[in-house]
Amino acid sequence: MEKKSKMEWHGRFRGRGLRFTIPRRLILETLSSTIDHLSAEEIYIRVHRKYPNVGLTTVYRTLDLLERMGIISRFQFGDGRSRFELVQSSTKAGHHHHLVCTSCKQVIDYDDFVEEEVELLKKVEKALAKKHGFEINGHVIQFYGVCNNCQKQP
Amino acid sequence: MEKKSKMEWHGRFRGRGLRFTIPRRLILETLSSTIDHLSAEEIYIRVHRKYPNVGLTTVYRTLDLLERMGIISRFQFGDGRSRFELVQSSTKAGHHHHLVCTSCKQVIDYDDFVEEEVELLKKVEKALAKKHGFEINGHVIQFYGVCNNCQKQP
DNA sequence: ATTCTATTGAAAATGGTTTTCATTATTAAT
DNA sequence: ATTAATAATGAAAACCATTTTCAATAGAAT
Ligand SMILES: [Mn+2]
Ligand SMILES: [Mn+2]
Ligand SMILES: [Zn+2]
Ligand SMILES: [Zn+2]
Repeated sequence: MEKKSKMEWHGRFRGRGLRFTIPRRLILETLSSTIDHLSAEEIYIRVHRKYPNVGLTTVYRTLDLLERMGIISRFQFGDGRSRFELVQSSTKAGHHHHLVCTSCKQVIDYDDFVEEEVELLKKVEKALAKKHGFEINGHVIQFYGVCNNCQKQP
Repeated sequence: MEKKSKMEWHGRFRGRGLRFTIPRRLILETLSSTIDHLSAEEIYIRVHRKYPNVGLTTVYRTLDLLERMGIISRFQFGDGRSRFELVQSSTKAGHHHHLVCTSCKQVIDYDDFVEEEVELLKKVEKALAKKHGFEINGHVIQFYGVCNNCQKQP
């Protein structure tokens, strides 16, 4: 699962006239090997541990690029920083939504009822597209609450 | 609709040992008289026009307070600043969700299918509460797309 | 190995928001 | 109306995630 995805990625970059550099590979490997929703700085720290001459600026730039390429998704969970996740990963389910603890900020992926959610979303999208002339290309569904652990704490 | 809500608000503040000051009243009046989702700075500009010695700091502080009091809601639509809306207003519908143009950043309230949405949300909330022990107290549903007008522009 | 230029890292700049602190204004009691 | 207690304010500075600048570096096709 190393060589293969590496070449796949390489191809996607080269296809757009982009270079597949060490920082880009390391950032993709970092996102590939976690189920967490990492911030730019968290990614930077992990990459930096392996390869100390990668800068935070490059992490930001690469994340923007990967988002534009459709390889990662950006989320705002309310802690003031963007968080990122591989669009398709071997370590987590496909289309899913998020459950956020407003106290400890942990984020849980869930896919209970997603099919029903997606079905309803499609219906709403169609209605909104017609009614407002919008061309819809994305949605966000998030639940906020207090996790089991944080409910105990004062 | 002036004197009445003014006294209602006054009571809500005094009930918590808080004072009902001029900046607070002006900010509430500003939010009451628009259907837009204003940013702190936009609110500041409008308040400042009427009453030039109100500071931006106070606007931020007041918005935080009003959110904690449950009088306004805060949203992040992806333009890097928080936007606010009165929870219950005479100028707009009740429970609704949002449609955001990623190009011109306009936000449209919609309530088509909200009942179905809310019904499904309840079901999901219940499942998530049981499965993860979460105490859920809010949700976000947003659609992103390109508005009719922006589709024409290059 | 060479050339072309996309990419990089460091430092500075940006922009929304928060903190600090001395001053002011709201309120309840007088 | 005055007063006293203290919540609230405004200005300036600090904060912090992100972006911009720019000279140096390093992919990749030849
Ligand atoms: Mn996720
Ligand atoms: Mn709204
Ligand atoms: Zn928690
Ligand atoms: Zn638009």
